[in-house]
Amino acid sequence: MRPLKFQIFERVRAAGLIPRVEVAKELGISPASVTTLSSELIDAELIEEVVAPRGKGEAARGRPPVALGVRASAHYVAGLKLSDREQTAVILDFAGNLIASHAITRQPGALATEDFLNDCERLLDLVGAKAGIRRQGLSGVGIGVPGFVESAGGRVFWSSVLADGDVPLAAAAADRLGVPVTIDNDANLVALAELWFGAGREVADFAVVTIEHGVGMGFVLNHRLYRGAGGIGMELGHTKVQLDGALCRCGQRGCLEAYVADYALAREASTALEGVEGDEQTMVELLESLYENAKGGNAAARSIFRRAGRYLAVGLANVVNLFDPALIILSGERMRYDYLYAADVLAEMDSLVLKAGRPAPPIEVHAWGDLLWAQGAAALALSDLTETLLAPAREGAAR
Amino acid sequence: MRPLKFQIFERVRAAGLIPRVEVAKELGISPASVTTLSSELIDAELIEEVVAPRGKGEAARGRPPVALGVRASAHYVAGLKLSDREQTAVILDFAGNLIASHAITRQPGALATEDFLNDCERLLDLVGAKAGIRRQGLSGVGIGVPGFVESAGGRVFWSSVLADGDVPLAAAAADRLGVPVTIDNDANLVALAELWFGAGREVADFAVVTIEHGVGMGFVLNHRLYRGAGGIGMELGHTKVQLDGALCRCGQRGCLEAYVADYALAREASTALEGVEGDEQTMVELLESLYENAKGGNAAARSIFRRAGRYLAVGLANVVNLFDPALIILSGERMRYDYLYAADVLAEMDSLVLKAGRPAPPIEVHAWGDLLWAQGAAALALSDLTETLLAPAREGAAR
DNA sequence: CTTATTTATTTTGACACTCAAATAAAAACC
DNA sequence: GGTTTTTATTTGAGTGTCAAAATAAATAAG
Repeated sequence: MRPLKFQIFERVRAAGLIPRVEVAKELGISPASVTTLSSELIDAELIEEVVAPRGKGEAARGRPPVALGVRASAHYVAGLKLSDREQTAVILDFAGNLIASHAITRQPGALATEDFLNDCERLLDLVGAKAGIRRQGLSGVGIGVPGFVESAGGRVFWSSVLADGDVPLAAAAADRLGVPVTIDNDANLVALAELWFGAGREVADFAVVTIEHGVGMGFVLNHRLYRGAGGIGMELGHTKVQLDGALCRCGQRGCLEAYVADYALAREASTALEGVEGDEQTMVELLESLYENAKGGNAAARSIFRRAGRYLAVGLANVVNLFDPALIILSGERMRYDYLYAADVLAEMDSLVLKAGRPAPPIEVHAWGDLLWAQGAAALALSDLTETLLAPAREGAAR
Repeated sequence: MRPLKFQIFERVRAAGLIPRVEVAKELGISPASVTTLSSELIDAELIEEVVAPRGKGEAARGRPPVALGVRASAHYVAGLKLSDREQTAVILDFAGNLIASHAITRQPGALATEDFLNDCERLLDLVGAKAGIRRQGLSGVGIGVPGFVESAGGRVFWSSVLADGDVPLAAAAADRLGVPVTIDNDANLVALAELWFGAGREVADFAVVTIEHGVGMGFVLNHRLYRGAGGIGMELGHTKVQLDGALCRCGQRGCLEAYVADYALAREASTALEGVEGDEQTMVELLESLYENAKGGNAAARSIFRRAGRYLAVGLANVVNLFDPALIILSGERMRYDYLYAADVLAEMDSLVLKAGRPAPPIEVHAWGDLLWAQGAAALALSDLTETLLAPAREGAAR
């Protein structure tokens, strides 16, 4: 089991402000332990007592509780989300409050590692300037990229934003930025963000499915991010939903991604919209036009979304049949196209989920955009930071 | 983390005979702790010291180690595997040694709960007679059935061998047999058997896929059986491999099971063998004949196996893409039909697995039959028993 | 045969974690 | 002011674990 000190800290952060009694009750431990350990945390300047004047309505007898809260100014971390078209950065304080954010757009395409690091540096300095925090003032940086990332080892095996393969990105970035760096797959970041700031406070097991340039999944298992046995994420986007199906970026056929991701929609869009519009430019505009046409009743355009939705239903149903999460969250830029989660798609998914007593899990759509993703990256850094701060001692025998 | 005492016990059982030093080394703990805790285990008569005369070749200086071993006669447990056509039972001692086994065949079909319990009772008495152990001498019984089973709650939501739905089988069987009973899905049992007696000693994360009357999967995650967030197993057999595909027992379309399970093969077999043979009787004979014909070159028969193999490849590839286990084990009666794991099926699976640095996991076929499954059931009882024996005290705050 | 060496196990003392029970503190109620 | 109620802290004890020292049991060397 996680050390109690750690659990108390996490509880305090998750709650925001919470008196000791509550912590003891929620964790099922004795108040004595909470006192002891929280005073250590206070000594370490990680949390603090917050005197909240008791409101009128809640007048009560007895000694009033004194709330604990994370000492927000104890540390600051940054989160960077580098994607194909947008680069977003945030700075959070130790309590998870958003201090500053910054986003810039860029030309799509893979970058050499050096250029990528340059972008990180520039982005970090820009958002740092907004927050009034220099690099030395940061305790950690989290970086999220799409693709295959081994977070524990800090390596990127492949990413659409990196021209090189098998890059030790965490080490390289830490070297360049002069700050500890943790990296992860972008879908995992959203899951982490939901775990820290969103649905995860209520639910122990849930899946976050992201649909952008690719399809990814982050999975939270028992309040923890699960990265699969191999340490790389769970590649939902490349699970096969059709034998000998559509061609995927990865070179294989029948991947879920090849039906649902934006490039999959776009390549059919040009066929469907032939003659309808003149000259298309970017993929985003093409998709926008496809969406408008579908809303307007264009049968071919509709069928594109319809097919994508059906295969998405298959992919999600398989996740449910295997894991049975309590909740599925859909996230990503493409969630603007509500055809992907229209009522009939959800109904189809429901009809593909095996009924064994329980109903299918609810599906929520969180179209919160890149800011949330960057916050997830910052959460990654925070998570890493607290791990370091609270586990100074021995490397016990783990199993 | 699991209490050290527990870990030491498991280590001793996994190893068979192992000196204290080895235990300390493998668990990464101090020899002092091993001495203290193992002497407690010895006092509790769960393990014992075994004096093994040192062999000639391994002559060495220093005090010779004294091995620890599980006290085999400390307890006896039974495992029952009740399936559609066969009912198998084993009795194991506390060290996991097979003491006796017994199998009977029966007419396929679902049973009323009462009749099912009668069968269990009869089977248990038969195997008990062989072993010379009466029911009072048993410390636990594990029962495995196909279908949807919630092991923790002891309930069967649906099973092909039970006519009733949502049966509190563990309680009912414990009541009838007068012995503590644990139940589980049969695929989980095989995974447990592999975990205890087979591949699991080497590998931390692996999947066991069973193909019989249905398709099931048991998944071992970090040396522990994982039953999904909801506590029911992972329903690989009902993951969808084809939109609007073949009809499955469960009423849905496109389930893996509907292409790979025996009934799926059988229903196409009658078409393929039309005119080839006269009157078919049982499904087993039909499949046997189909297999012979395929070997003999019958194109239609071959295509049946070929299609099943291809969809199996899809199902397995999806498991790999999501979990990335270190090993996949195929088990079950139908493994006799080697078309299901012919070279081209494995190659096809490999081609469907996303390449991200690592190669696809190896696939092993363990066609060990029902005996192993029953041993898995006994392992379930053993697992439950040791849990009870070693955790007499507090119900700590778990998280 | 005696002693040195090597390896395995046990003993000892200490530290860290956690809790139950007793005590202190702060407020409302009478 | 005294009592009640609720929250927080202190105290003392129990448990789990380990490092270091001591002990045990064997072989090798002289």
